[in-house]
Parts: sequence; C-alpha cells; structure tokens
Amino acid sequence: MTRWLDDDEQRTWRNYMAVTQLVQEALDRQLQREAGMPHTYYMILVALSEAPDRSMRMHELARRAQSSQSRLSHAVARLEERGWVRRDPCAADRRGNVAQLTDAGFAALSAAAPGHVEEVRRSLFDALTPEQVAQLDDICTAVRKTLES
Amino acid sequence: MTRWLDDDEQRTWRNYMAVTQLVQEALDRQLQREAGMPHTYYMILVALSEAPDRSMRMHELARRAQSSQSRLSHAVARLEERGWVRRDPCAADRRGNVAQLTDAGFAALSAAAPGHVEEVRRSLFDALTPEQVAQLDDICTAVRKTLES
DNA sequence: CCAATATAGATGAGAGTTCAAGTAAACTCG
DNA sequence: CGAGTTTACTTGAACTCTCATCTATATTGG
Repeated sequence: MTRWLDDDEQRTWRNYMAVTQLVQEALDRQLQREAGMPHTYYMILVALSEAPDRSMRMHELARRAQSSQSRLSHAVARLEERGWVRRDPCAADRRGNVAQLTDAGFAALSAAAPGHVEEVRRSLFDALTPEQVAQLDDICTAVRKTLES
Repeated sequence: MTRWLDDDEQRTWRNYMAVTQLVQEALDRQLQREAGMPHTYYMILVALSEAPDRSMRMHELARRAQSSQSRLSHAVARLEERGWVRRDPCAADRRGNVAQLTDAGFAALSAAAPGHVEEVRRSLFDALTPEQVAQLDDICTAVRKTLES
C-alpha cells in the first residue's frame, strides 16, 4: 500500500533534511549571537521594512513573513517591548491592527543585515554553481506551487 | 563592503526559505496530528531502529538524528516517559548512556511511518521530476560538504 | 602518577512555537 | 435587519529548543 522511498529518494531526502536544518541553524545562531534576535523576528522586520510607510496589517504581515498568526502575535508583542515595532488599531477595519517598524527597529535591522547576508552566502550560495542556483530556484518554485494550493 | 544578494539570488533565497519552512511545517503537523510526536522525535526513533540491537550511544544518536546533545537529552527523557526508549548506563564507558528503542517504541514508529512517507511524497517528491530530484541531491551534497567542515 | 584538559551527558532557566479557545468586529442572506 | 458565519487578532497553557552550567569519567602530557 505505502509507496516507500527507494534508495535514491531516501538518500536525497536525508540529504535535504540535513542541509535545510544545518542552514536554518546557522542562520538562527548567527542572528541570535550578533543581533540578539531569532530568524523569524528578522523576517518580520524585513517584511515591514519593505512595506509602504513601513507598516502592514497583521494578517498580511503574517503571510509575508511566513508566520502563523499566533506566532506573529507573540513575536510582535516581544518586538514591541524592545521598541522595534508599534501596533496601532486600524481605522478602516476595527478588528485589525497595523504594525509599524519604528526607527529603532529599522536601525536594528540595518545593523543585523550585513552579517545575515554573509551567513546566507556562507551557508548556501557559496557552495553552489550559478547553474545549481537556477536549478534550486526552479525546484523551489515547483514545490511551492503544490504546497501553497 | 557587504556582498548583497542580487535579484536572482534574492528570489531564490526567498523561494528556498518558503519551501523549506512549508515542508518542515507539513511534516511536523502530520506527525503531531497522526502520531503525537514532533519530527525530531521521529528522527530519533528512526535512527535507533536502524542501529544494531536498536540501541546506540547518546552522542552517536545525536549525530545520526541531527540533534544537539542537549536537545537529544531532553527528547529521550520524554520518549522514556512514554515507554518508547530506555536508557542504560554504558559498560565500556561509565560516562556514557546507551539508548535503546523498546518494542512499544518500534510499534509507535511502525504505526507512524506510512503516514509520514505519504507526507514526504506529497510535500516534496510529487512536485519534482526525476531529473530535479537528482539535481536536488547534488545541490544538497554540495552544500552539506561546506557546512559540515 | 597526577594535574590539566577533554568528553559524555544531564539539567534548569529563558525564550519561542503550537494549539485551542476566546473576543470582537465585519459580512451575508433569508 | 438580525441571526449565523466568517475574519482579525490575542491569549494562555503545554511543549520544545537553546544556551550556559554542572557533574562525572576518561584521556593526555610532564
């Protein structure tokens, strides 16, 4: 009944698991050590920094930062304590909140970015040829298409 | 100074982040829902099940299950509470412990495996051509080589 | 042989994540 | 229009993870 993985698939799968975890851990360690935040917080700050007025509805922010709503709520609460983000009620929809990146938050992000990018290169891109990068992009696009529907 | 990501790299990176997180979450949700364990526990049980006598030193188990020693310690403590794993002092090295998969643990793993494999296929392999699977394997091998040294 | 160091593992605190549940406002449709 | 449903977001509890610390045993070099 079960379609077990054959040897090739098994090897690829374990390779995939090992790599994705190593990369994730490297990113988290780097950001935690050098910027005092987990990668998920970094992604939230990035998403906000790219939004008009550096602000966004919580729901949309969760989507862009690839976070669950609950995780985002907790995270933004912490970010607010640090003074990196502010939350204001939304005028158009009184259920909603708008999160806005503060100047301090933008400064924290700017300070964290160079080290983070270095780590991204070290962890992933430096190991790959340009052709492999293109292949990886196609692969991820294909997987994403099936997973997001 | 900083070698920022160009547009292609940026796109690939975000694609990569999105996919790896989606896959990870799909695996965790499936295992949590249908087998009552997180994916990290599953990997520990798998590693033990493949070892001679279904048992292994903690240190080696951490390596194979891609876990930190601390994480493994906590996890095995929980698995022991459930009766899925046993820990015995190691005869050859009195600092060490040997973790062994119990029959109940093996049964739990066997029960969890089919649903897990299904999810692995759904989440990753079903979206890819055989050629892409081969490319992914090469990519992961390359990245792994740089990250594990 | 013994002091210094390295290795194996456990543990507690602090922090983040998930899940289920709760509140409140907005939509929908008979 | 108003009851039922959906959407937006928060919250608390349970759980896992990380990091630093701690104990105990093993190894190494003088």
